[in-house]
Amino acid sequence: MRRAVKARAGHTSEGTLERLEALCRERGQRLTRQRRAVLRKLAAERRALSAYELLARLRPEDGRSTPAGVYRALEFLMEAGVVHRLESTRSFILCEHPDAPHGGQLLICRVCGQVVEAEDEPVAAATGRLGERLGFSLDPRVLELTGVCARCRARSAAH
Amino acid sequence: MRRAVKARAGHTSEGTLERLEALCRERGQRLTRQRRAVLRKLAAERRALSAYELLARLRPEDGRSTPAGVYRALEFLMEAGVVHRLESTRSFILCEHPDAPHGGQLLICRVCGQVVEAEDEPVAAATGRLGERLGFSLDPRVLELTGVCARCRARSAAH
DNA sequence: CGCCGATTGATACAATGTATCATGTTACGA
DNA sequence: TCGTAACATGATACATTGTATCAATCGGCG
Repeated sequence: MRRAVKARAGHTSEGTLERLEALCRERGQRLTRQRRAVLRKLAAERRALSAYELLARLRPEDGRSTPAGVYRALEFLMEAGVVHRLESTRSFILCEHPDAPHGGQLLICRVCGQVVEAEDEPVAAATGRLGERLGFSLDPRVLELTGVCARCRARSAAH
Repeated sequence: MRRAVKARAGHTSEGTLERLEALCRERGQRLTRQRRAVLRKLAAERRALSAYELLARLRPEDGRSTPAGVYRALEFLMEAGVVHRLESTRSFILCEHPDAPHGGQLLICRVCGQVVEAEDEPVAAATGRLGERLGFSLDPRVLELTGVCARCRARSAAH
């Protein structure tokens, strides 16, 4: 029997579905079976999945899934702000804070792949000021920070 | 006749070649013709180039360049710390501060592609503290920030 | 020269992402 | 209920980005 793990595993935060339904109403779009399926697969992971990993998980349930279909679902979910793309690993992960308006930060453990999402004000403020100083109006994009998480560090210290 | 443009265009900073030569001595490697060629092409641009754009620029001079060769040269230059990879655009750019030890920030204009490199202490400090707070020891990786530069903003404001 | 490690060339292929067009599906109004 | 227009998917093909492998070559040094 496993201990409960924090936020991400196994479910979608309440905000997510609401947000998606609102967006659909607003724009005349639809929260289809395929989009729900992609969302569900992402919600079942604590780490990010590549589009083709997602495809492999979808195929058993729906043999007609295609790369294009997966990418289209992901695009929809990203526009809705409930999924992030990790550029550094070319993969996708469920957003833990779908209601936060500003871009947050993602800390990615390069050993175990775990991703922790943060909304750190000091970081946001510092990058904002840097942008101003250099004349850039920065997109509120999510910042990716890679490193080693506490657990993996402990494990490697213990040999 | 064109006005001089800041740092990046047309030349390699003094630190770069020194650093490469030192690294080669240290590790028994060589600063070969091909590696110099890739460096030169990157030095001629203010924006980042994809590996295949580089390849296209190298082919006229050396018809035997291959993707693998370009990637190998880039890998060498990145290990030496004189070239950065922009994950968000899958492209490569010359480093303006080859001597700065810590990871800096790259501000990328999503309109014109211009890249400005910064070494901002407040940003570095804020991300470092965030990492500590969440138990991550962060890699000194370069941070990518996308947005719109002052010039492109002005241009689009004027219609 | 002849060896040795570093580097390159050549080829093939893997992984990631898109374009296009025909076909389904759904909401909504006549 | 039926038609229809917008939204979404399926199928196919292809573009882009990145690697693996192995033989050939280069450059310095005894």
